[in-house]
Amino acid sequence: MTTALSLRFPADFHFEHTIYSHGWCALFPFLVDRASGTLTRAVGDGASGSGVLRFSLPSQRRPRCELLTRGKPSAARLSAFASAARGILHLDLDLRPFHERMRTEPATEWIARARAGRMLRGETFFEDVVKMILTTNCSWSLTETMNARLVDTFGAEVAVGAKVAVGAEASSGSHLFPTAAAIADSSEDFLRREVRLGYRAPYVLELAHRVATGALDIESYRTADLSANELHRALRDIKGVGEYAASNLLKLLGRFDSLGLDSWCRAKFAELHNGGTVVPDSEIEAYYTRFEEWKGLVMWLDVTRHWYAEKFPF
DNA sequence: GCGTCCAGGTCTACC
DNA sequence: GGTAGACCTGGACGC
Repeated sequence: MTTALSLRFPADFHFEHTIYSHGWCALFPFLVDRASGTLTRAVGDGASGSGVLRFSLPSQRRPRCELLTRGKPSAARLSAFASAARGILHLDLDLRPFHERMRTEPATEWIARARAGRMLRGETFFEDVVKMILTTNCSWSLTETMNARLVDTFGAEVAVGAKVAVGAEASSGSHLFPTAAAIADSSEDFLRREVRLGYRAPYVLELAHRVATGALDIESYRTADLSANELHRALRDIKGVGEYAASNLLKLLGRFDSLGLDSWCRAKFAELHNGGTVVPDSEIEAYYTRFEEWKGLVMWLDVTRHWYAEKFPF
């Protein structure tokens, strides 16, 4: 059955600019339908408390949010699904100070006008960390492939009695992102040989073990009253999470004071600001330093500005 | 075909 | 603390 979820959206919310904010919408269990402007994904615990969230236009400011489930969800489950939806769209992030700052310069005024800056997140922070590890040192297409195999192999299937997706996407699109316990129950050899994670396999397995056993309460990072530096240190303590990954994970926690440069950002910065010649990271850092606690977000929006003017690549 | 390079990096050993 | 080298995969490219 389909149930409408009532979510409170911030005044500066923009649906498409959130779901296309970075590559997560192209990674299962997210599914985007560009033609209809719809984002869907399976959420829940893998049992009766599972369903599919469907966000859709017509309104960019207040998109429709529906829940597809096999039976009627209890009030408690509805509340849990609404909470998941809020987390995925990061609705609790207050971007008003950011947009106020962006309006103070002609070069960044477009960001406030576009209501850009909110980033799509996984259902759990565990999902975000695993996906970030899968982006390291490989092409984007390989990230998509590894993630799809991971979801297919370990993600519980969610049946809601309605068609969620068609064609090749139907399978992974109706699976949950794997739990830490499901991955921890595997082996490094299996993750290398079957899921083909390569040298990332021991990193993902160790993370899954730590989370599944309770040794690492990674979900608390989303609400922890820790400084950005403390969170950064905690993230760097995860094997496979280096400077790039930690900084970009901080962005998904609403902390934007580090850049999180990768080769793509460096090349894009060079193209935009230095005639195509790559510059040292220190020069990129200096360029954005005036934006202080927002510099990581300003950098990301600067190098992806053409997406907003032309076409989102996902 | 086949070899090489490298892509949305990170870790470890060594200095 | 700084740096070189190893590390999986798979697509692009040159031959």
